[in-house]
Amino acid sequence: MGKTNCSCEKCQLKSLFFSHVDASEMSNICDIKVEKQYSKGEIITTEGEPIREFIYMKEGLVKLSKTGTDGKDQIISFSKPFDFVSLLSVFSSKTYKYSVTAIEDTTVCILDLDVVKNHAQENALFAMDLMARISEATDKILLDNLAIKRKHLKGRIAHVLLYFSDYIYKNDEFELPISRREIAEYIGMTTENVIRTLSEFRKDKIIKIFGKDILISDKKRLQNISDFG
Amino acid sequence: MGKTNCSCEKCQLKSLFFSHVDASEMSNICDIKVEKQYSKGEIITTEGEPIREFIYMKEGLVKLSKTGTDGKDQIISFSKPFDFVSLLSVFSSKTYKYSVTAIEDTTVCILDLDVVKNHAQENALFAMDLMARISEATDKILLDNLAIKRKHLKGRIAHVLLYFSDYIYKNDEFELPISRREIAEYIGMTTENVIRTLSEFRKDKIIKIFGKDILISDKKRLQNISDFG
DNA sequence: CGCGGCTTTGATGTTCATCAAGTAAAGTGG
DNA sequence: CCACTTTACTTGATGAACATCAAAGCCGCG
Repeated sequence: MGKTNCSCEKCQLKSLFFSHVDASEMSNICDIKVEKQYSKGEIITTEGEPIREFIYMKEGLVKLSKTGTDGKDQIISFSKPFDFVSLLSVFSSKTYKYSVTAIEDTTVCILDLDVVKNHAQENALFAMDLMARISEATDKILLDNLAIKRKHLKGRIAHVLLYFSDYIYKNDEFELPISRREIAEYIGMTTENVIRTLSEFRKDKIIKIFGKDILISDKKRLQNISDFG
Repeated sequence: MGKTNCSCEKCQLKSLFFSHVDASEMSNICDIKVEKQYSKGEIITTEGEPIREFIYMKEGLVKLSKTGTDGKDQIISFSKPFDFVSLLSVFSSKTYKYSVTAIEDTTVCILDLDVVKNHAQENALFAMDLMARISEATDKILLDNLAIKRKHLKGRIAHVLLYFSDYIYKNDEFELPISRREIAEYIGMTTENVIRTLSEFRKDKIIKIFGKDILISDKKRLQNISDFG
């Protein structure tokens, strides 16, 4: 039996990779993967470049973004550990359609794309699992975008704060991993109005702000603003 | 050799289904599919209902939409022949996350979901092809949504008109398959402003309007508004 | 230390939603 | 088929939401 264990105890890709394989047939994913570290701010993949690798998030936080013809960026979504970062486009395009940038120190596992494709071709259940993960991820992005689209400025800001608090950090106090401008790029409003709204929340004692550190003091009200604003 | 021909000459699903199969192994997709007709306005699938079938568009035009908690609809995208309508969610969820409604008389081919899943499980190349189609479709939706988000009211309306003209009907004159309100639900603006903008385009001699019939008379200018508005 | 980027606040104007009111079109029941 | 109801469409007036412009403080970094 091949070794199926490596240092990555929680690796979900490993589970997917091996879950439907006869032990004797498989090569060890841990032997062929390359780990790579990125500091906050570093670009992981660039829009337009050829896709050669399959990227899997081990640690950290990244943003997916796209640059418009006018040079202005739009942030599409964020990815956290155990997401397949190169989800979008990997199986439908030869080049990246979006850029991925680390917004926290990030570790990714990199597999040669052909290895993953070959494995999927030889193992339909793995292909099915991948498909499910891709669908899930894109569904989440679409739903999130729709939710934001329904809301006004205040609701959108509340939404973003709750997103980081509830979904990413699972804590009422956290350090915003992105700038005010990036929040604006995500929700489709201007930087100034993002700042103004945060200040307003502060004045209304809904949150406390210390630079990038945010403390949500009245979550119920914030949730209310997110739901009805 | 099994029969691989049926009345659907252009069926791409059939091609996918059979492209990687040994002739002797395959069952005929044409024998197990059920064709179903929907008139303009009829609901094909409803948000929240269990997914039992794999739906493939043979003829017509549909909209994907979602109803918000406030009862207001949002239109996510449109699908035309040879799209897999149940793309989103099919492999990741037990229930539909979106509704699909015919906006033109529509014919779909319906396959039992388990049959498709089984075929994918036994045939990894088919699974890979499906994956590519799913990625492509969701990529297109995301890109379209980003493009719309970047634009103002006029740019969004121009975008929608060009979408139907260039992508759906491939003609400068066409009948709008959706109401003014539905355009509003798609671009995230109000019905009144959609109407006002269309009237303005008419006054500026960019388009001609006869009820639902639209004739684009100054495409270059419309393209310009879409690009920079 | 100075430069560029991020943040903040205020003033101003534009864009857009809302409200109102009326016409046209389309579906409904007698 | 006609009166009736509802839904779609249209235009105008008003105000709210938001973008833009301007100016200044702050912070990190070479």
